[in-house]
Amino acid sequence: MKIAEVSERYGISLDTLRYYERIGLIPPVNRDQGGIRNYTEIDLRRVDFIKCMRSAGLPIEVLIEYVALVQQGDQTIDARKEILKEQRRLLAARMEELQKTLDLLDHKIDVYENTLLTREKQII
Amino acid sequence: MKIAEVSERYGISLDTLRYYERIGLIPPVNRDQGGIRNYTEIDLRRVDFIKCMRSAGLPIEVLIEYVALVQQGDQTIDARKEILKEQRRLLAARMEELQKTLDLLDHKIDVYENTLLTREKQII
DNA sequence: CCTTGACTTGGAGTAAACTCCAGGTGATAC
DNA sequence: GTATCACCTGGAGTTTACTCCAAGTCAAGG
Repeated sequence: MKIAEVSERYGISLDTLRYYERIGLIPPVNRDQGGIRNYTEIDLRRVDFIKCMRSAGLPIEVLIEYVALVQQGDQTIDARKEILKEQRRLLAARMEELQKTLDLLDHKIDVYENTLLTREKQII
Repeated sequence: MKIAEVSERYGISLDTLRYYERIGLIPPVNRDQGGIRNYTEIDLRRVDFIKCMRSAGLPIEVLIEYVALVQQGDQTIDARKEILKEQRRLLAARMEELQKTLDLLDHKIDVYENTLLTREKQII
């Protein structure tokens, strides 16, 4: 699959896909005769994984390290697992933060709704 | 309260507190005779609100707009409420994304754990 | 009186993650 | 056979949100 279709499918710009490969976030994609990238199923799964991790804000640097370890084979499994566990921990913490903010937003919206109600009552 | 204590209490750097004020994210804080900022209870509540919103990633630009509307008084309540509702919606969507990533991380960690188990069995 | 320390300002610098651009190639359409 | 189009590269530019810096002011301590 060519880069344009990958970009389309995952909603990632051409530039970003090439950038990810350039910095080692995605291992080099094989090329056809003319040097054009030809994404395999495996490449697509890698793109999807990175997209998911990035969408949650995992830092590129951490993901590069993880991807590099994957390339090095089975003896890095422990290290990889530790990276994932640490990121999982950070992510859970961030979700708690977001939940607090969501609660505060809900509270504030509620206050505004009641303000409006009060105004309406005054009008009627 | 002086800026250093505010910084300490909320874990926001001096530079950031002054920056927030400079860009209108926090309304101007009153100064004592020598031009030194003296944060009131209200200022502190504003700092806390901004800290909470920023911790969830609400863009500074949106918050500046919101704060500006608050300064303009009650006729902007509808507009403010709409901003909060929109940001609430975006935040809830982002939390769903994070949940997906969390699930994927849990799944991957689980796979790694099982890999280790398998290896241990082979050893024993 | 002078030093120290916390504060002030405007402006420049930085980090992360893209995003854009100029110049080039190679296959297909007319 | 030439124009178009999608692709390529290396490198520069952009955005967001800070973060740092130099130069200056002011109050308190020795």
